[in-house]
Amino acid sequence: MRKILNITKALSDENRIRALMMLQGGEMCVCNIIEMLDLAPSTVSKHMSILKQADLVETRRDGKWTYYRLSDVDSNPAATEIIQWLLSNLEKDSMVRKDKTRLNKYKSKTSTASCKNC
Amino acid sequence: MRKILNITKALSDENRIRALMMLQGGEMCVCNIIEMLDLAPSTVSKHMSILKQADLVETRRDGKWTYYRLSDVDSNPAATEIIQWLLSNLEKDSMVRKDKTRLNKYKSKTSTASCKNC
DNA sequence: AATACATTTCGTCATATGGCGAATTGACGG
DNA sequence: CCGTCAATTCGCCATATGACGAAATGTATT
Repeated sequence: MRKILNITKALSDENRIRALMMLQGGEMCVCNIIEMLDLAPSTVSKHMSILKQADLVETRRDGKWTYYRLSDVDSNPAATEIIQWLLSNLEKDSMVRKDKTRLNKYKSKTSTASCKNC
Repeated sequence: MRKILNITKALSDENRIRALMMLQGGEMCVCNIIEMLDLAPSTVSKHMSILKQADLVETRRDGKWTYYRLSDVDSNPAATEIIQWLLSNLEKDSMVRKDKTRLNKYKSKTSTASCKNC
């Protein structure tokens, strides 16, 4: 029950859902998530730690930067299922679509090797 | 997004999840849910109204009694999907199992025609 | 080792949420 | 038209949550 509540509580905030939907396009550096959500770094860090606590995302460190990505299917089936549910029910959502467009523009301006935006 | 957030927020409380899982066994009178959750009537009423707001449950009035049931598949596919997800991930949960056992004992003591427990 | 930068942790504040009891509403049955 | 009972709404309180800035941490780079 605790595990499920961790997931549903993690999903009960709009900014965290937006972050998850953006991660559909691949891993992101924290600084990019901060810019996309337009929130204070400390706030975004907290959000991401809640998503991580719920096993919805995983992290990778590269030098000064931390990258977040959606959790592996194998590592957490329940998480993958519910993210799929979110995706199918939010693909037409205006905010999610705007985020996606904005994110693509953002990505095209930068190399993918490491975070050049920070 | 609002619709999805209504659902995830509704599911971010243990007692509401317990109520939903109990409704898997069929509709229930509010007074039975109150007894099962062991909370004040006003509290349970609030919980059920949140689940209803999220379109996760529907109501039926019969005289003085109000019965709650899981929403129809057709009326709300998203709700049905997520309830299915909950069910498959909580079927082994100790609290949910205890509730189910207790609920069955409860039901066997009473007629199903109308609420005889109140 | 000292500085610079990305991220996290901590402390604080305003608001949201979950709980209860009291008061209200709605539906019988006298 | 009352009294009764189920359920809901309302008002209140304690705790949880989301936001921020300041301070701490970790990782290059000089």
